[in-house]
Order: sequence, then C-alpha cells, then structure tokens
Amino acid sequence: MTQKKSKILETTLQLITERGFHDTPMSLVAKEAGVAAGTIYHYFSSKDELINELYSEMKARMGKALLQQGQAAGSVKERFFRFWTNLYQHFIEHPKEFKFLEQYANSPLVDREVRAENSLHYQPILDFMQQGIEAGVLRKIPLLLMANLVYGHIVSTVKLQLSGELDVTDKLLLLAVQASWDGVRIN
Amino acid sequence: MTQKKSKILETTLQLITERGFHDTPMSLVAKEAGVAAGTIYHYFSSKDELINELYSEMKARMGKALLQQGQAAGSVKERFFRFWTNLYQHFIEHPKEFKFLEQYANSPLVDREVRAENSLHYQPILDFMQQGIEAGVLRKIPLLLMANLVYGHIVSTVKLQLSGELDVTDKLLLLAVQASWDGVRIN
Amino acid sequence: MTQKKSKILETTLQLITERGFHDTPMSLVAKEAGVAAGTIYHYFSSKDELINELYSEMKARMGKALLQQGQAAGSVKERFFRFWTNLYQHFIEHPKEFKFLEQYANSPLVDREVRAENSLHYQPILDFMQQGIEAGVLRKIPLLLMANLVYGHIVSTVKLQLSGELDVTDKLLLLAVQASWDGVRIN
Amino acid sequence: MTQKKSKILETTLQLITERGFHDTPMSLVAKEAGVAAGTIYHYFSSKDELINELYSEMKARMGKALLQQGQAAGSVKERFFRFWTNLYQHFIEHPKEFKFLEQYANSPLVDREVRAENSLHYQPILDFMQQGIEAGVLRKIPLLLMANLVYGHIVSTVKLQLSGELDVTDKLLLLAVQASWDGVRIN
DNA sequence: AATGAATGAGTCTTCATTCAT
DNA sequence: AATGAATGAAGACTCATTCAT
Repeated sequence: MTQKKSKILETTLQLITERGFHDTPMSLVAKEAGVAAGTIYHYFSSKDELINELYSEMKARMGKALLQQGQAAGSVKERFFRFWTNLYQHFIEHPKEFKFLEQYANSPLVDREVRAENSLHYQPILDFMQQGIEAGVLRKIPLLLMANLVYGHIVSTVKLQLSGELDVTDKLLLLAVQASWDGVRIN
Repeated sequence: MTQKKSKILETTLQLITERGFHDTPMSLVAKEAGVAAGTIYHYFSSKDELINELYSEMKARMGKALLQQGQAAGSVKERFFRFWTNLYQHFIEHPKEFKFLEQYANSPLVDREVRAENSLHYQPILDFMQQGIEAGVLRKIPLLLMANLVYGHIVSTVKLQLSGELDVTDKLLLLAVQASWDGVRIN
Repeated sequence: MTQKKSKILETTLQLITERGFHDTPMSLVAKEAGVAAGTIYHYFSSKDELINELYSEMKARMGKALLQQGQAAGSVKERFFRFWTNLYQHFIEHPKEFKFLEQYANSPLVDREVRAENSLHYQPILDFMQQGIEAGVLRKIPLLLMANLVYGHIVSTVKLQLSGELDVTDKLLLLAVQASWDGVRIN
Repeated sequence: MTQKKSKILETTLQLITERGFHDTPMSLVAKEAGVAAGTIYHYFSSKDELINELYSEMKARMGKALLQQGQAAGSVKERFFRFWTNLYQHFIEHPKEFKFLEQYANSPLVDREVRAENSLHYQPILDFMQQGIEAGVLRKIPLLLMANLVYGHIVSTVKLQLSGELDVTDKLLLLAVQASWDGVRIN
C-alpha cells in the first residue's frame, strides 16, 4: 500500500470516528491527509468504497492481534485468557479502530459481502473453542453463540474503559475474563 | 404526543434502520409519514434533534420493558433470568428499536447529555444486582461492570437471532442465559 | 385604524429597519406584535402590501410634519429655515421612519404607483419654492431640482447625526441650513 | 480577479439592482453568469459575503472616478466643479453601481466593518476641502458635514436624471453645481 | 500520479400563506 | 375577528465526483 493511500485511510479513520460519516466530507479527508480531492479517487472509487476498505483493514488488524504470541501453548483456560486479553489489549491500544468497528459493524454502509469476508478473521477463535469442547473443557454451546458471548463481554469491557465510565484495572480485567470463562467452561 | 409527531418518529425509526442516517432525507421521512416537510419542523427543530428524540424514546421503551411483571418476586436467580429474557424479548419483538439503539448508542449524532439522561433506565438492573451481591449470591464485581457484561451477552444473542446467523431456539436461549448467570454468580 | 393593525405596522417598522426585509419573517412580526400569523392577513393581503402600506404611512407622517406651525408666516428665508428644520426634526425624532424611507425609497419592493401617490406630500415645499421664485428671492431653478437639492442636504445632515459620525449641534445645524439657503437664494 | 469571479459580481450587480436582494436567488445568479451554483461558493462563502464584496468593489470604482484627471490643477472653485462633475458623470455612466450603492449604503446586509473600510475612498475630497478652507475660500464647516452636503447634492441630481423625473441638461447641471458651490464658499 | 477548479444534483431548512376551528 | 397548525414551494448551501492540466 502506498504512503498516500495509507495516509488517506488513517485520516478517514480519525475523522469518521470523531465526527461521523455524514459529517466527514471527502474534501476534509483530502485536506487533513494532505492530498488533493481528486487523489483520493485514484485509490478509492467512491466514498462508500473507502469506508468498506477501511472496514476490511480494521478487521484484518483485529484478526492479526488474535494470532499473536504462542497461541497454541498452554491449557485451554490459559489460551482462553490469552485470546480474551489479546483482543482486549488490541482495542484499548487502538481505540479509534474499535470505535470504527462498533460504528460500522451494523451499518448499511458496509456491504454484506465485505462483512462476510471479514468474519473469517474470527476463525482462530472458533477453532480454539471447537478444540476446547472436544477436550471436554468447554460446554457444548454452538460455536457461533459461544464466540459471540465471549466477544460481547470483551466489547462491553472495552467500552467501559474507553468511555471513562469505569477504570478497568488489572484486577477488574481479571474479574471480567473470569466471568466469561465461568460462563463457557464445564463446571 | 400528537398523532403526527408520533408518526414522524416511527417513520424515522423505520427508514433510518433500513437505510442509515445519511440516506434518509427529511423529504423522504415527510413523504412516508404522510406530512409536509415543514411539518416535521414544528415538532423537531432539526434532523439532529429528531434523532436525539428518537433515541430518548427508544431508550424509554427499553426501560419500560425492564420493569414488566412481578420483578421483585422469586429468587435472585429467577429474577436474573427474568430480567435477561425480558430485555431479550423486548429487542426481538422490536428489532428496529434494537438496531437503532445499537447504531446510535455510540454515534456522534446523539448528544452526550441525551445519552447521559437515558442511562438511568438501567437503574432497576443495577439495584437488583446490588441486592444480589448483598444477599451473597452474586460476585463482588462493580455494578457497572457486571451490568455491562450481562448486557453484552444479551446484545450478542439478539444480534445472532436477528441477523439470521443462528436460530436461537428456546434451548439455546437457556444456554446463553445460563452462561451469563454462571459468569456472575458465586460458585 | 384598529389597535391591532397599528401594532403590526409599528412592529414591522421596528424589525425591518433593524434586520432588513429579507430577515424579517412574517412569523416574527406576528410574535413581536403579539398576534397570530394569520391575523396579519386580515389586515394586509401579503408581505409586499404590508411594506407598501408602511411606506405610505411613513410618507404621510412626513408630509404632516411639513405642514406644522404657521408655515405661511414670515419672510421667504424664515419660512425656508422653518421647512428645513421641521423636516430635520421630524426625522431625528423618528429615526426608524427615516431609515425605513431611505431604505425603501428606491427599492423594487415599493410599487411605482405607491411611490407616485406619495410624492404629493412634497407639494407644500414645491408651492413654497414657487412663491419664493416669483417673489424674486429664490433662483430660477426648476422646482423639482431645487426641492431635491434641499432635500438632499437634509438627508445628509440627518444621516450624520443618526449615524453618530458627527454630533450635529444647533450651531452646525445652522451652518447646514445656511448652506442650503445660500445655494438656492439669489445673491 | 478571475474571469469567473468577475462575471459573478457583474451579474449580481445587474440582477440585484433590477430585482432586489430577496428576489435574486443564487441559482439565478449562477444561471445568468453561466456558472454552476456551486462555483459561486468557490469565490464567495455566502450570499452575504457576495453582497459585501460587491459593495467594496463598487466603492472602489467610485473612489477611482474621484481621482481622475489633473485633480490638483486650477483654482479651488475649478477643482470643486471638477470633483462634483466627475462623481456625477461616474454615476450617470454606471447607473447600476449608483443604484446598488444607494440601496446598500444603509442596509443591514453590509457589514459595519466593510462600510468603514470603504469610507476612506472619500479621503481625496476631504483633503481638497481642507485645503479650500485653509486657503480662505471655503467656509469653516466641519469637513464631514461639508463633504456630505455636497455629496447629498450630487446624489439628488443623479437620482433626478436616472429616474427620468427631470432631464438634467448641461445647463441644469451647472445650476446644481453652482448651488453646491454657493453653499460652501465664503461670500 | 496528482491536482483542484468546476459541476449540479440533492439536502436541510425557511417562511409566506392558507384554512379549519 | 382571531388563531396557529399545516403546507409545500423555494432557497441557500454542500459535497461526491469529474476532468483538463
């Protein structure tokens, strides 16, 4: 990806999370990115495509965060904790990416196809959970449901921290992960 | 609320969840609501205010759903299950309201104040959890965190059902509520 | 003229001189006049007519000011001075009327006919000047030109005083009238 | 100034003097100027600013007319006559500029600052009058008053000619200038 | 590849006017 | 006579997009 295309994407991320799609004209993106309006159209065929590409990029980065560090090592519980906190940390470290994903995960602006393509980033988690079930450690809950329950907890915790409503200390973070774990493990 | 104001709000809810804010011109709202464009401005000073009022209304309805039926009766566990499913049912029965709230809960379009005012609708849940903790049944997790963890589960489950990704049968629903419960109760 | 019609005219005068025609909606006139929007249309068939009637009224008042006090008495010079200061005083005492007349004297908003009808208010001045010429005191300048030259001086002096650019003291006022007089009298 | 900006200003001058501000939509300006509606906003941030810039331009042109021809040569009287007729001719040759200035000289549409900035175009006249006073030829009337009295005469005469109420022949013109002169010179 | 002036369809909003009460 | 909710045409202005350079 060229320097310029990359700059446009970052600028869009910045502006759109702060002001929203409807209040982020292409001219402003151009100005803030330091390029001419027309230049954006060399890289993206339309504003909609810009959003969709940004969505894909954000999802890809999230997927990458999920794969970090010896994922395969340790017990199911250890790996669960690692998955959970990896994703949590990723969002905390990249709050704009989180806000953007939350905002556009269900928006009519993101094409159904793009959404579908990017759901495969969750595959590692699904695989892991499948293994956990087969190992008799996790409950027999449909993978999709289980994954989304856990994801829901992560999202809730990230939101509390980023919004400033609650300071999520390490201790609190542990309580949250534990709650997730206790909800899906076999007693 | 007058017949007309009410019609405008419902129409806006309908259009905005289907098409998004940026693709829902006031002229379309007017047409679909069967009023003149100018009439909308008798009831709402701007498109932004229309969204904000709609947000308040949706939150108020959600708050009402939370208070239904003998909430106070039964064990902590029974009351937990009832809260959970009440809210779940409310969202399933009013999918547009759910979509709208998800879409605008974190949008720059909704004013900080309006958001704040409407967070008090969650108070019954917070009170209930406080009682559960004091009764030694629920874990000592900060109320805000606990409530959001549970809410995160409900949201995840509703999304799965509404998106059609997973048919949340009664049996699955029970698994989901149980996961929430096992995450917050004392073992 | 009813109390209400009168109130509407005064309110319009007030608002229009302060804000201009384009920034004075009928709804604002209604609100400030303490009547319903529809009520204005009992008295004036349109906004344009309201302006035209206001123009006529202002011109009529000016005409009245011209006729005050023993106009016929004294020398030509004395009567000249009296005419001049009468009109000057009238405008100083009714600055909104002056501003309005200046603003709409040449506006396309005022109908040609209305303008024509109201030019007859200057007749007393024309008659007086005619007499002055015949008496060999005033120069043989076409009446229309002479009247307008004098009127131009009055207007200039009123503007200076009302704008605050210059404090037109009694002494300065006398200099101004004298300049007018010296310009039209026979040496 | 670009070709386009210039065309927009001329078109606005034309339309606004004929129809008035309120009856001159930007879309009409665009159409008559042969540009797209949006193009106007490249050069002027708003309709108000367009008017203000037009006002500045008209005042500047007037100021230029005042400076023509060997202004410094000749007696005070000769220079007075030259100033007077220069301005008169300028307005007669550019009736729309005159109408516009008369219309907006006192309108709330023109910003106080813009008005102030452009009053300096009268400086040459003030300087000249000051010299005339010091030379013992003109009366000791405050410069501002003297200038405005003379300007009032010019305006009155221009109006008569342009309105068609009176055909201001060369002979009549001389009478008018003479009246101005006799009003300010020392006898 | 890059620019940015120009476009013009489309948007929100205003406001003169009407009319049922 | 008086009201004021409702109308809807019209206006100022925006902004995604194009294209000549």
